[in-house]
Amino acid sequence: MSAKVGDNMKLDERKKKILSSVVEDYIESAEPVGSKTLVEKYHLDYSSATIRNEMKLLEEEGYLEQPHVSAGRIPSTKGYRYYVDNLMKERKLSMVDIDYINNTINGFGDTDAIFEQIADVVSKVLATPTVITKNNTDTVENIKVVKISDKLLLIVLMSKNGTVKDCIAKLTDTVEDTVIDQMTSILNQDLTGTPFSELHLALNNVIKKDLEVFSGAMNDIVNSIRYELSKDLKKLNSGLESILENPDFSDIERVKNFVNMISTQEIIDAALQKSKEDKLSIVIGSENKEVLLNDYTIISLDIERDNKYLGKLSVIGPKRMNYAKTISTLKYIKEKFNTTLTINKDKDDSKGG
Amino acid sequence: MSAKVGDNMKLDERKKKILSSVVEDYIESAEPVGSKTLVEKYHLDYSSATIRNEMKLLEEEGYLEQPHVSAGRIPSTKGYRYYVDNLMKERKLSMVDIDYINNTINGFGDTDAIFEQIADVVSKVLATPTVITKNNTDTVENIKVVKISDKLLLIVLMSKNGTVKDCIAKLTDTVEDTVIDQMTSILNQDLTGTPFSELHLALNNVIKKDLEVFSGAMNDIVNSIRYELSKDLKKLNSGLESILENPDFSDIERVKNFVNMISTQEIIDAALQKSKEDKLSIVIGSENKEVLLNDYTIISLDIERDNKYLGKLSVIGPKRMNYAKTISTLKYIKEKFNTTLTINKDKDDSKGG
DNA sequence: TTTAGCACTTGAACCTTTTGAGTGCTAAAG
DNA sequence: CTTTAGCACTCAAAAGGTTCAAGTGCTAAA
Repeated sequence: MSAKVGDNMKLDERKKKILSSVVEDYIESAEPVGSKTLVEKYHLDYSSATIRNEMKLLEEEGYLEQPHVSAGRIPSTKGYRYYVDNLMKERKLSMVDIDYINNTINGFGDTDAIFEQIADVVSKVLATPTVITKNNTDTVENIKVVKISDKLLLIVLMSKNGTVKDCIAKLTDTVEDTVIDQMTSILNQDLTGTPFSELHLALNNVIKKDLEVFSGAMNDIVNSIRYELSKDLKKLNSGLESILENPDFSDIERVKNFVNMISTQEIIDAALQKSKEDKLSIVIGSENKEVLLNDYTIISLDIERDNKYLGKLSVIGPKRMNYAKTISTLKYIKEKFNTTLTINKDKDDSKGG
Repeated sequence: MSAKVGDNMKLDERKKKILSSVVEDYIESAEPVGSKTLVEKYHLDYSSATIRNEMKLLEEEGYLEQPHVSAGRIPSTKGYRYYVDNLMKERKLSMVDIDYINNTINGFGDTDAIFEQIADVVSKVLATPTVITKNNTDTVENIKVVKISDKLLLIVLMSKNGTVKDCIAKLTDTVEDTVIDQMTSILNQDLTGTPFSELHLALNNVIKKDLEVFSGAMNDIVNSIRYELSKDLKKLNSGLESILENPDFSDIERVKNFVNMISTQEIIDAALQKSKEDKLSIVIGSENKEVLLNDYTIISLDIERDNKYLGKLSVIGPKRMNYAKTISTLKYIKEKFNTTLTINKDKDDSKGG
């Protein structure tokens, strides 16, 4: 994440040019890039032998990798990182994309609608496999458990911002009223103050206490909360058709892994927690602690309205993604969204909320 | 669909046994079934040569197919159909499945919630690739178009049952107020009385008139309605992980086709329209007019509440699906849902609606 | 420092061969 | 007339071998 200065700065202009060409060609072609390709396609004024020597050095320093000895080079995580931090040029979006974005984002509606708008745009414009998840940083303020009948409980989660979520838990066995009180207090103890986006993880802790003390009843409650949350956190994986077009996913095993991964809430949660520091965060390949994510890159964007942090919009794709386009697009969308907000606010305040 | 008596009735007991064994083995193994397998695994008291002769006849009559001459047989559409209509035994669900269904379906909530409950159960229990779509038979009663600003229109769709849908259309060009009136009247003319589930198709007709008369403005409106509808008709394709596990989809091309197909609203609409006659309809392989669906089977179930038809729940999977389990499960879920409804109604009427 | 030249490596593509599951037919047995 | 053993035959899939081309690293000369 943080650039190691003494190391990275060693790259001279030629090495930079080579590295950036390798990254860009590989992003485009998905094939390892050889010295000859570089000379011809990127007009480097050296012979292929020279490029080979340089590439070997770049490999020794960890910027490039070689799938096997008679193949070209592909960027390593370190290579991508250096490219993103130092070499990449943000690029103008195409008129088509700009049009599409301008016509879709209008900033009307509640938080959900806004996320849907943005998510829709992102997945349409970035035809590369994309998954959008949103984070809800609103925190749990209070949990009420109301007994409806012997085996039915109504669980009400009240948030700090005033929204209310409720769900019905169906118990496998009846429980005493005192047990319900106990559970309610445990739930409040463990969950109050937790952002909704981290609730999944927090619920794990609650479950640990279940069988010791509550013989399964807590599990029933937690599951119904989970189910309710899942509706809400629903990732809009509309990029699925594009996933399958992408050469990275020509192998069915990788498709399986990817689909399973993005369906696993815990993995996504963990990945997003990591990237909280800045407004646009990029976690490339093995920078991610979660091993299953080591071949993927996550780029996240914070969405705000009226200076209030609404949540996070994340794009997950293969490490070999078009960084320049993805980042430029995300930035443009955010900017557009902010402008639209202001305009709407000025001219039609009643519609804004 | 309707059994041709003179033809189908020719099958004697032995042929029936053989056909049913082929279907069941193929459903289980996804491999063409040979005569030896049948003798050994299904204890048919004849030699493999006899079975071969019978299979040849079954093939000549169109119940079986042979991928190539040195392979076993697989059921044809006609074979599956005969199996489903005459040979298949509905089977008891496993306790696990029954438990899951019983614990999930509670009948609480509005139509959307009910569909989500049922869809969730169906896709979890029928681990075979499953897509659930719901149909909304509520019809359009009236459409209002309100001008918000020069290029923004608010479209309001009122339904016969009293629900209201609205969306905002962003125009590419400004239009005269008289044009808005014209468009409103066209919309009402063409769409009033249309069930929401068929709105997609009906909108096509509206679009045809667009460029002739309205120079694109109608298109903007239709697109925004489409978008609004898509939120609503959202198929819950939670069976995706299982799709990939299924041997039918070991070829990435088939996965692509399948995903594209189920993402195409028109195909699904067309398929579902066909199956309106009975309560549980089954359309197998080439029985479906849409060529893209010829390798798939669609099983649909009508969902009702208080004698009112709420819509249709459909399972789409490869022709080689577990018919017995799918059908038994759908029937059980429906029954369970109806019972739950009655109980809830009796004991807690205020919650039911 | 650069580069031409060359021996070397290796995955991919293309053939060929082998294997084995499964068939259809024939002729004999029941 | 029905059933079955036996056998020649077919063909997809697996296994093995060869060729091809892309790309490398190294050496020696410019």
